[in-house]
Amino acid sequence: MNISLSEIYKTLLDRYGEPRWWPANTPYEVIVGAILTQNTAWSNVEKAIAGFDELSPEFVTETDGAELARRIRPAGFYNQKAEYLKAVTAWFSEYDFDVSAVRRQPLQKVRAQLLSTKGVGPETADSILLYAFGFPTFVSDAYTIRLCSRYPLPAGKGYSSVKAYFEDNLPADAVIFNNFHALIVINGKEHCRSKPLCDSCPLGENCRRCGV
DNA sequence: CGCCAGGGCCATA
DNA sequence: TATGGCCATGGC
Repeated sequence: MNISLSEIYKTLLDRYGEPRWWPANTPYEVIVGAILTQNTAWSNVEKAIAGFDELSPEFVTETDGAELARRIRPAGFYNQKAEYLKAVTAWFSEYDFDVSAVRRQPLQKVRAQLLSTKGVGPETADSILLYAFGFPTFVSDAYTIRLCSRYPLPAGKGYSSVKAYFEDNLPADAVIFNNFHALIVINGKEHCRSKPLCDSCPLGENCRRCGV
């Protein structure tokens, strides 16, 4: 049977409530988390972030690259990610680390700037845009693509087509994009590949994965 | 022990 | 444009 994105969204909202998501205390911590979580379990990102007395753009700017790599070691790929943190922080410095200054810019302009930053690909860029700055851009990721293939939803294959599918079938609302992607991740953690079957699927009979 | 995690870069064809 | 190797840790 077919199911609309709105129905999935309502079902997830009903099950988990409004996440008001991204596990970070400040917009800059969202940026750091978006880099550190690349192909990495969030539990490792938490360990890395806990290694900072103060996680500020000033600290990352002033800290030596090798020292930075040592601090983020639990997140893995630490040499690359230290370089990436330097690069994205250098981008943010062009706005004097002023969140509202970034928000005054056009979404596509900021997105292009982020995509030209070393270490920032489509998912990281959209995560930063949406969760650090509140731009109405949808974040596609491994959980989102997995969800689409389970139903299946006609969302295409690549990152941009899946992103476009959600944006074309939902209101262009940053709050909805925030909650929906968050719910997909939260739900996905209960349906990840290592746990293909579940006792009580939040999506009920519509979940192909559970085969209910 | 091997597989996996909220990717992205780069070389190659 | 489309693969494939590479990056690295910690949990299970």
